[in-house]
Amino acid sequence: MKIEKQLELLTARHVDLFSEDELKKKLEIAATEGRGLRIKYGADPSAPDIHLGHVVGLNKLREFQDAGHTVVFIIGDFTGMIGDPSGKSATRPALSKEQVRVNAESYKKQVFKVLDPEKTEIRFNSEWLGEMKFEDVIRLSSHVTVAQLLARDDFSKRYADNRPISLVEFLYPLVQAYDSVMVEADVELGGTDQLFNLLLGRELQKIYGQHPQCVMTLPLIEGLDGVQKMSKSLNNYVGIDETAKEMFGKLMSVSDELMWKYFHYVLCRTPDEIETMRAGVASGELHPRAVKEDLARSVVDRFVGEGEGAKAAEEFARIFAQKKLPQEMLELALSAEKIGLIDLVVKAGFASSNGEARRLIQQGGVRIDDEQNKDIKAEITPAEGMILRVGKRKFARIGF
RNA sequence: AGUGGGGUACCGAAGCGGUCAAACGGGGCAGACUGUAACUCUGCUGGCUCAGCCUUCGAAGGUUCGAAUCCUUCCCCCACUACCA
Repeated sequence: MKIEKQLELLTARHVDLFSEDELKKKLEIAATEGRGLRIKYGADPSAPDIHLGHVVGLNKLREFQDAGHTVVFIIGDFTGMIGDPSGKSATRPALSKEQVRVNAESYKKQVFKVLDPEKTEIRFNSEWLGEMKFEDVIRLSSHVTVAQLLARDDFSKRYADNRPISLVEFLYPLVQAYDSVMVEADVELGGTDQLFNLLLGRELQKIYGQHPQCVMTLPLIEGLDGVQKMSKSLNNYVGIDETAKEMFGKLMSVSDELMWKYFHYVLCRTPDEIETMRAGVASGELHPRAVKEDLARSVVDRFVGEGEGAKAAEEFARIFAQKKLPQEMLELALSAEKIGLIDLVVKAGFASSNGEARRLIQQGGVRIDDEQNKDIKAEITPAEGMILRVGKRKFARIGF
């Protein structure tokens, strides 16, 4: 692929890039030497749930791979002990070797839905960090000043507000930067929140006599609520390992405005394509619902499997537009004896306590065979094929 | 080590002797509405054998007819000062 063309492709959708000239130079050198660049990407080991927010970065990595470069995917099993210094909890318990291995397998399975395994090098940073002696840590620390670290927004704010910053958190960017040295990264990719850490990698590489890596950041996309960044802890994410049904439903609940972002960053639709759709919606030619369905369907097709999107769309229409029953639902085995409605709801796992079940019933959220039942004292005589529904989304078919 | 501030339900945060299962906000759940699991509106949001009872406000004791609220001891967090290096 021609350099110009590559550059155009590779720089799409980025936020920061240090710098385009450097990247160009690196591409040229790599081309003349007949090798690919090493693209570093770090991942947190404790949350092996890849979601659409990660996909933004993974898409970019894939583009690098398609242009002939190698992705070095680092699982931060060692840094995981420190905890991400994003202001929340400081240290976490170290993961056991076994746990790391399990997580890594789960990572691979998910990540390779986007990345090309042939061009991916998976590394654990405990490989080199676990070997370090305290002496080495001191030497490493000597390269960076407190003032440099305080330049990081998050740190300086917390310092100014008298909020604690653990020393170990200071070490985090340093360690991440050291990873770049160890894998000899040519380019490092990350979310915009990683900018500081990525740039520190450049500094450290220089100190260690390497060519500094290019740094590219990609946006953090908002989660389902449309406000906060997509993240597991906020539970506003769409995981790429979820069922078609869940994925589809979640995407359909995204606001009309946010869906364009998902088209762009998750599905890599070009600004032109998106502009066309937007215009269609604006003129009334296209129904926003149809556009969103296209989004949901495409995402499901991509991560669950070709054709799954259409199925999920059908199912969704059945349940929410036509108010019919889903094709598959939980089977609840009971005996033929009478059972209290409250017990039934709890037994199906739709309420975690009798109190909650009682509330659901009183609020009209419980239906038997599509008939609302608000009587908390009701006794039900189970019948084969009887349908229990709680809320909009929970269904169970009773059997024996 | 000293001084000061603080530990309340999923989270943030009020309450500072009874009317406290504990205001308010966020989150979650349900209902109505909807193209939508969006928005908005309404309600609910400790447990139970549910018009009653039981367990909760860092922990343990105590004062009191009665404690989240007062006292004692202890544990933990934070800031500042000192000390050590």
